Amino acid sequence: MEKADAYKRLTEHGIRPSLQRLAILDYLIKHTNHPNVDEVYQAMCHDIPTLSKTTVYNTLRMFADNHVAQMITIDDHRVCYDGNMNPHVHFYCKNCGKVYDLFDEPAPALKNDFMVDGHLVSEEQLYYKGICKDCLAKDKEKTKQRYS
Amino acid sequence: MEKADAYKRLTEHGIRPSLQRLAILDYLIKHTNHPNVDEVYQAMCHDIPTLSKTTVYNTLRMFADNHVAQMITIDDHRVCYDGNMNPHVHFYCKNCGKVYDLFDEPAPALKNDFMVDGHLVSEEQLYYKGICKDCLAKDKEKTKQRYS
DNA sequence: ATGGGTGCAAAGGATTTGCAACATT
DNA sequence: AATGTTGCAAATCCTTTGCACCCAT
Repeated sequence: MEKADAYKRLTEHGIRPSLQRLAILDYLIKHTNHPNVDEVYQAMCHDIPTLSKTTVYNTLRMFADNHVAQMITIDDHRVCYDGNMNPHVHFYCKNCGKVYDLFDEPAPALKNDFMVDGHLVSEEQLYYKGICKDCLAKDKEKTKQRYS
Repeated sequence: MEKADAYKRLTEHGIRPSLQRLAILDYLIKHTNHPNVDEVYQAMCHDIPTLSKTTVYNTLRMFADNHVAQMITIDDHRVCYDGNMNPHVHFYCKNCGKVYDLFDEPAPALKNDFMVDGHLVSEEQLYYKGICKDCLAKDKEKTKQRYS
């Protein structure tokens, strides 16, 4: 069924499933490559010609606020999003900027909010940084480079 | 001894200890409140009147690249820095934006680079998000509010 | 004199905001 | 009608870049 998951997730979180919201969340669920705002916009503006980037910005932020999607802020230049809400680790390549999922690594699994030092914790994220598989392979072809 | 730690850390990482670099790293080591670029600049421009924000930007980024300081990208609006290189967890308050250190939480302790799924991992970070102690207290005084 | 370091001004670019048009109940 | 949603254009503001000057070796 088309966009059933997205529809369900929106309504379960008390968010009205407008055309745009449904399409954006559906895209996020079906594309696990951690797209940023522009990538989501570019991919969808063909199907929804009236779509504005503002709506994508606002919608994705709203999704993150309502735990419908994850906002990923590893890259200091741009924010990206992840529709997979199951606990998993992210790997960020300092060379090409891609974000990978690491499902086999021990990830923080937050069931309920909890207290630490008097603070109320409602989200946890663990990420690794380094040089990804592809970039390592490309570098072997060329001469040696140095990484910080 | 003044700025001895900063001096040692710079030279050990092969970075020339210029006046600005020494002062910025010394500030970072002595101020553990995770300042952003502007806060570092504002705090130091009195002592070093010629200091430019560009230098602060470039220097802090260079510190992060060389593992002399940590770049923290939890807040999607601005990057901040941490001079404490010992493993510890960060807590980010979604209400006031402050970043706290959590030393008693189990933190990823990276000794050496390692491989995961073919990727070379050289950094790890774990952080929590929620509402901090202070903001919780302030809210109790007022009427109830909702948090995502 | 030579290379690295600094700083100013300008450019770049991601993200947000104000507000009017629109849809939906 | 009333309320929530969308989208355009403009504004904001963090960050980087180009380039000239300066300092130290």
